[in-house]
Amino acid sequence: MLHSPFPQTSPPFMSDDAGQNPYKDTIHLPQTEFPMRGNLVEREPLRLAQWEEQDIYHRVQERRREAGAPKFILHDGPPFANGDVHMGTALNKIIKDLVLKSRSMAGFETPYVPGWDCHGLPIEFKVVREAAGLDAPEIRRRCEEFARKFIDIQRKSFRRLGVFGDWDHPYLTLSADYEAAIVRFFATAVDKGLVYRSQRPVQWSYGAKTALAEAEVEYKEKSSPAIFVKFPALTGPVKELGGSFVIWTTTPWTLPANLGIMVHADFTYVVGDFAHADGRQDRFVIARPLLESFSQKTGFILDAASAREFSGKELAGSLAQHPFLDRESRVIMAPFVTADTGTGQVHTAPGHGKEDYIAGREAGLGLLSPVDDDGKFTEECGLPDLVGMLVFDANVPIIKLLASRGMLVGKETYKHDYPHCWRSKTPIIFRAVPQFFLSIDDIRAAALAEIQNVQWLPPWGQARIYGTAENRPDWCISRQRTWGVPLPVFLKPDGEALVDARVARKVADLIEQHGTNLWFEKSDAEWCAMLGLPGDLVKCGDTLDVWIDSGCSSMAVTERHPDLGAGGIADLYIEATDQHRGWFQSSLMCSIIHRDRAPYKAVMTHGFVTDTNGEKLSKSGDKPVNAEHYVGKFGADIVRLWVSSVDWKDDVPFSDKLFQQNAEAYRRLRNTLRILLANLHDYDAARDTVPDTAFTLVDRWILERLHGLIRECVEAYDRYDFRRVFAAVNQFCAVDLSALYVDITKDRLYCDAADSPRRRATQTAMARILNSLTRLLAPILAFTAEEAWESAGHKDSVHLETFPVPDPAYAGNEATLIVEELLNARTAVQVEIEKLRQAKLIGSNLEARVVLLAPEGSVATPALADPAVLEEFLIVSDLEVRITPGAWAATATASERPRCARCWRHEESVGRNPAHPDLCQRCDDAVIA
RNA sequence: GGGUCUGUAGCUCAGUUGGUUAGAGCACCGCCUUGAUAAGGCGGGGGUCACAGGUUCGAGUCCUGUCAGACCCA
Repeated sequence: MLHSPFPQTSPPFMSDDAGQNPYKDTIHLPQTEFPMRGNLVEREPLRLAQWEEQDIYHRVQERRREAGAPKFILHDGPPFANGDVHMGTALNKIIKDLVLKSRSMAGFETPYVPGWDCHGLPIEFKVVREAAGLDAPEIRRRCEEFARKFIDIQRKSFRRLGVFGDWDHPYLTLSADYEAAIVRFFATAVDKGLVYRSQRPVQWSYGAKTALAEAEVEYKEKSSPAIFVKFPALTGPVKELGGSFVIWTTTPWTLPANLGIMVHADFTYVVGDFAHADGRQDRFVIARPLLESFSQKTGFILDAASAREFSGKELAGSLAQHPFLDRESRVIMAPFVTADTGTGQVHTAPGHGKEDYIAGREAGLGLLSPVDDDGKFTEECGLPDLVGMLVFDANVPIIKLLASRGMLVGKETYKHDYPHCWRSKTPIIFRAVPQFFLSIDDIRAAALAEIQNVQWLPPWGQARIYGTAENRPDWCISRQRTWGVPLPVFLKPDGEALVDARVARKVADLIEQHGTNLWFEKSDAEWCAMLGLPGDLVKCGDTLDVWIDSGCSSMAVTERHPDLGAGGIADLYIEATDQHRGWFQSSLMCSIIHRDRAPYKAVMTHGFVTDTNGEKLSKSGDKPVNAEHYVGKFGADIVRLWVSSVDWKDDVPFSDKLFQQNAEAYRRLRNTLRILLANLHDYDAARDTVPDTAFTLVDRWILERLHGLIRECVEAYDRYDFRRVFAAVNQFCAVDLSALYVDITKDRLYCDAADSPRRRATQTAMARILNSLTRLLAPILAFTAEEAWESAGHKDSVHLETFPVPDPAYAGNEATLIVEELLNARTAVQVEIEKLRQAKLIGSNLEARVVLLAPEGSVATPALADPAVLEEFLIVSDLEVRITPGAWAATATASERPRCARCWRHEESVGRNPAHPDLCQRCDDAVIA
């Protein structure tokens, strides 16, 4: 030994040896290569590479196909190829993957063809904002490049999450065959007479310069000037009394297009003298129920003595003077008028509102829409000063004009939720422009009938989509945009549209061969020539609403993809709940038109990701919402575990804390798998498996519990109730295995002779548990289950397996009833031992002497016959059992027996063999063996 | 404002056809263990079941209303 400069100090490696158990080498401690820490962030990518290399997705499909498995078709709703994958998108894809992996393990062939929605405003808007003045083909080239870039980004993220699918061959709505399918769908709709062109008010985004679909509108709070405006009567009973009609509006800029005043036929209207504190006096018409609020808001008080009453019916047909234009406004009846706000008389501009349009059309008012694509007034507005001004900027001058002419009766600021463009974030205006529509009325009944044939998950989804399908107006399918599928329509010199199914089909054929850019690159004349049309036609510049694109996926994908082969009808669609009015509905309508049937047998909706207060993530500050952030911090399996732990039917809470919590749960699951693996290190199934008759009480009990767990999990997977699986497995691992079974059987596993029957019995049970548990976890912990499966010695992927089948031999609860009774004894004993421990009289359970009072006649009584059984169960070494009337009770003191140096149990038998004076009988035998 | 939902311990969730002191896991506190050890065990504290009424012998569980949150619509 070298001379030490510190002679008093022992080398550190010596000090440890002092307390070292000399028999340590003779006990069978757990051994495994399966690491305690998952290191998911580094390890998962390696597993992904392995999966890729062996083409796991296709191998799983082939395996099922070979087995003649029935198909289960989940049709993927295409996310927009725009932006990174955030938690909501990750949630959606993982739920889909949990469904697919669990259906696959339930014995189905589950082909999954992911897709992307590539056209549309979100992308074009970004491209155009970066470079103005590009021609259409160039815009489209850049849009495609943009879309493909994000497809790659998103695909990488989805794969990283462990989602299995045909990622190398996704469906893209920009592909030529998909686009052709869309145009052919349009042709079908034309054949069925569902397409028409009409000038009517549409939701117009002046920021994006296009009409918007219902689903492209979002509601935000906005404050608007709300004004009361008088329209002096020119004819009728009000004229005879010298009074004026009064309307209330939050959009003063629509007044130049005013052509009428709606009243409700059954309302009672008061005509009388009103006086204002500032001295103004006037004679107004106000609906009776709104008198009070009118006075409150305008300051005009009715002189009750002057009041005369008329019904709406009596006022209808009167003419009134427009407040600032040389025009008459007609009083008409309409059912839309309410007594909530205003005056009971509704300013009607048929070019600027849906209800205005309907009422105006019935009354023959005509239509004015003096606003251009940019949302600015045209000359038609009749106010030269306002021409070229953004309509919202015109509110103030119009109000001033009204005031100067004495037509402004009152003014307030009104806060309301107002529709905004989802892209440009500008407020929507209603504006009448020629658009193409798809008639919903003609297919509504069929759609509503089909809704009732579909299974909705959760069930209330049916009411939601039924409501929206019942009320939705005709579908405005034209967009004044470039990045989309062209509307295959030509305009004649007189402006009339040529809408022809045969022409559309020819366009589809050409597009399928050459791509849709052909539409934009070839001139009008060239197209006319190619299609055999008169040379004086011009292409319609519009594109189709993108909701037509994705709505056609059942034709372009489900019906045509060789792996799906489902006749266009999928077993399941899964998207967030907002898609009730979005993709679920567009898909339904398109499918009805195409094949008179819904494209899905079942539809599952999940909630949105919110913070733990239930508020939208976007509302709760700027925490990271990119999935990548959490995958990079915790690993994909933790993200998957989070998804499995929450209730997808409702909004899904999300926070850092929740992730930490799930990481904790993960560790428990992982360590349970690990201890099972480690305890099986010397177990060879072929050699060491025991017959069922060799199982002891606790073995039979845990196998009964396993039976229950398998049943519960398989049933829960069948209902897509993943959190039930999560909770059941969690409970099984934390309580049944970790706290009880593994703890109880440690002594026999570690200290018995290697071949002791009860030791092999427990290993046999643990092997079964490990095998089942791994398969049950595989859909959720896709990576970790694979790792454990591999560590257990399997040569191929766990994802090729099916779910475990419950062993009918353990369907009963004989052992469970006994163990549950013994758990009462355990509680009584633990409470007593805990007192000793807190008093520092003993440390471990094995140091205690326990006297247990057992009730007579309990189901557990037979199990008490052999004290060794109960000693093992309670993990005590010095136990006396007394059968007594009454409940379980116990007393505990420090044991006075000698301690076995090997197993640490306090046993009377210690020292019987002089060769090993510090060993108990069992250990002596084991060491000799 | 209308439609569809949700509201049980700090967090995620269980709570069967209304019936004894409302459960689990995680988190928290105390103790033990160093032979699952960046693990494991034991014990403990913590909930007026959003709020207010009502039905009932009895309600987290049924009814009405209020409040809060989500999605959709106006």
